[in-house]
This record gives sequence, C-alpha cells and structure tokens, in this order.
Amino acid sequence: MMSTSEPTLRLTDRKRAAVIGAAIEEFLAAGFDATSMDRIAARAGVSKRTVYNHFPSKEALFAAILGQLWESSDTGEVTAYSAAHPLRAQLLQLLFKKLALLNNEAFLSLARVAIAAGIHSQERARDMVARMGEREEDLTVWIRAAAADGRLKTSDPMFASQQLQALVKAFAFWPQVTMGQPPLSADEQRHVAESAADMFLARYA
Amino acid sequence: MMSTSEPTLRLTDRKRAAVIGAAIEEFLAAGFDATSMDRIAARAGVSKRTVYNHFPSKEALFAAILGQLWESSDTGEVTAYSAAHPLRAQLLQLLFKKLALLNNEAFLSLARVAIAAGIHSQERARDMVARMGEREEDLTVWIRAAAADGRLKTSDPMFASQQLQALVKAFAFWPQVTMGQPPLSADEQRHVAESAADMFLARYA
DNA sequence: CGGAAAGTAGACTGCTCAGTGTAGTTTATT
DNA sequence: AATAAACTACACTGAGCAGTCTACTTTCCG
Repeated sequence: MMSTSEPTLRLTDRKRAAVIGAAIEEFLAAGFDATSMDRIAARAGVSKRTVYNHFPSKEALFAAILGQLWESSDTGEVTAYSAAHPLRAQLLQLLFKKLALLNNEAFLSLARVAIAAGIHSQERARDMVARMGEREEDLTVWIRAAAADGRLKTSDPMFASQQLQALVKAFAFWPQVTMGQPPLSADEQRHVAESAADMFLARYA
Repeated sequence: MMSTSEPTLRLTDRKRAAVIGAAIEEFLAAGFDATSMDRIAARAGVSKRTVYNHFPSKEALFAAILGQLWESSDTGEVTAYSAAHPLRAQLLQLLFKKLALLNNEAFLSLARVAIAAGIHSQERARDMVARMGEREEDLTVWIRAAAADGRLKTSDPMFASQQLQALVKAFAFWPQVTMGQPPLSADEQRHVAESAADMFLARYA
C-alpha cells in the first residue's frame, strides 16, 4: 500500500522540487553556461551535495528541466476541421491558439534557452527539430483535411503549413526569441493573424 | 606565405591580421563564452599579450570581429523597381539574391554567433535589430515603388515586406541558424522563392 | 648604424566553477 | 528507540579563464 497525495510530502521530495524550481529560474534567466550549480543550490535552500544526490551532473539537471518545461507547455487538443464552417473563421481560431502559445512568456524563455543551448550542440538541436515537428502537426492536419474536402488547393499540405506558420512566427516568435523584442499586443496579434489568413487563403482557397 | 602588393607588410600588421583571423574562426566555431583568449592567441601563433596589445579586452575583440564580418557580408546594390517588367520576374530576382545571402555559410555562422551573443545581452540585441532593419530595407523600397505605381495593393509596404521575407526565412534561415539544419539545395531555393512570390502576388497584386 | 619605440613570450595573479569526499545531523520507518 | 536513509556544511581537487607583469627582441627612423 502507498499514499501518494498526502499533505506531508517527504523531505526528499520537497528538496527535489525546490532544486527543480530553482534550476528553472536560474537556467531560464541566464542560460546553461552562465548558471552555476552553487547558485542553484543556494536559491533552492539546499546544499550543493543534495543537488548532486538528485542529479548526477549539470547536464542531467538541465535536460530534466528542459523536458519538464516542454511537457508543461503542451496545450491540449485542437479544433478539428469542419466542413460546415467558413475556412477563414476556422483558420483564425487555429492561428489565435498558436499566437497565444507563442506570446506566452514562459514558452519564450524556454525557446530562448533551448535555442541558445542547441546552437552549439548538434544533439540537442536534433532533439528540438523532432519535438518541434510533432508540436506543429496540428495545422498540417487541418490543411490536409480542408484539401481533401476540396476547399484548399495544395498538393503539399506540410509545406503550406510551414508557410502559414512563417507568416505568424516572423512577427510573434523570432523577434522575441532572438532579439528580445517585446511580445505582441492583442491588437497586433489580431492584425498578424488576419493578415496571415488573408494571404494564405488568397493563395490556396 | 604570400606577397600581395608590398612584399614587406609590417610585422605588427601581420600579427594583427593573424589575431583577427584566428578570432573569427574561434568565435564562429564556438561562440563568445566558449572561446578563450588563450585559444585565439595559440591559433594565431601569437602570444596572448600581443592579442591584448591590439585589443583591450575580449569584448572589444569580439565587437571588432562582428563589425568586420557584418561589413564584409554587404552584397552591394540591388535591382531597382522597373515599371516595364513583370512583377513576378523582378520579385524572383530579389528573392534569389536574398536566398544567396541567407545560404552563405559565413553569413549563417555570423548570424548564429550574433544571436547566441544577443540572447543574453540586451545591448547587442538592440544593435542587431537596427542593423537588420537597414539591411532589409531594399525589399520594402521595391514594394513601395510598385505600390506607388499601382501594381501592388498594400497600404503598409513595410509589413508586406516582412511577410514576404518571412516566407523565405522560415525555410532558408531560421532552421539553419537555430537548429543547425543543412542549407537549401538549388532546387529547394527555387521552390521556396517561387512559392513565396506566388503567395505574395496572390494577395497583393 | 645605433638607440628609442613598439612588439612579444610566457609565467603569473586572482577568480569561478563542476564535481567529490567526509564526518556529522536531521528525518522517516518499523 | 533503533536503524537506515537523506540532508548538510565545507574543505578540496583540478581545470579553465581574463587580464597583467617583466624581461627580452624586433622594428623603425634619424
């Protein structure tokens, strides 16, 4: 028998959580290189040795943090294609959902750190490519459905999907991640989404 | 060894050139943090003190290298808007020129390093935003001219220009810079340029 | 050609950091 | 209460790094 969700969490679990929390703050604020294990331990209110008792190395801690953040940024199910509704409205809904994620400060921090770490690590970069691919599949699925329904004219839904996302990310993702630009206001988001949808439909509808 | 115009270049100039060359290689290969002045000196076949006699600090050397690389990646004049020629042909020419730069390995390395450095330095990031803006003005100028000529329907040439570039960079720049993806083949470049032009003209022509 | 100015080599300082070893204290379980 | 597991303080190793010092060598110019 066991009791998992009891009010009194075991000390070791509390310590581990504190380490992870501190590591997230530190890594997101300063990146991998500029963050030291001493600082993480201090911030967590834990001895450095305890950090190493939970995670064998800085690399392992970083990987654990990255994985956890990635999981937590999953936003759940997507609206599926509907033959009954106008394309533009459906498209806008998908784009707004995408923009909401891209504008999330936590997501941007994660992207910044992941990219900074990946720029000089082939292995990490490869991992990111794969994960990103999955994450962006929803739009492709929608486009493929609309094309199968004869309402979009494209022979390459994947490519079209990348084009569509390009029109959003160029304003709401890359400038924020790579150049520290401020996130888009609600008005700007609407403008970007509508412009992207208009251009996309002008070409493929 | 080589003798270009003058057989005897002053020793100090040769040393300085060696330092700059080594610094470029090292910084481009490993980024700012992971590059040490000792390594640069060793690679240049020069004492560390010599490096410091030419450049007061690592920061200064890095800034000098970045500036020089930026200058050297300037590709000269652009084809101006012509009322007499078809829009699509002109647009494709501009896009091919852009793609040639984006696919340049040296330019990609520079971008990688600059972005990695900028991600954790507000000051550098701001500088990059400004430089990038200038560098990308040519497309905006062309679009504005075509709009003034009544052949493109847009009230915001700058925005339209960013959309157009988004359609190219999403395939030929961001994946290469941030995820170490291989550059585009000639066929892929043509496909990306034509698709971007088609979509752009479908919306604004 | 000779001496001052400029350049140079490499040891050295002082610092930060990842990771370990140890001896002792606190917490959980039975 | 006894025992095992986890945590802690902290000293320590070994490595790397930015930047400096000093004694020596090369270059330049009158």
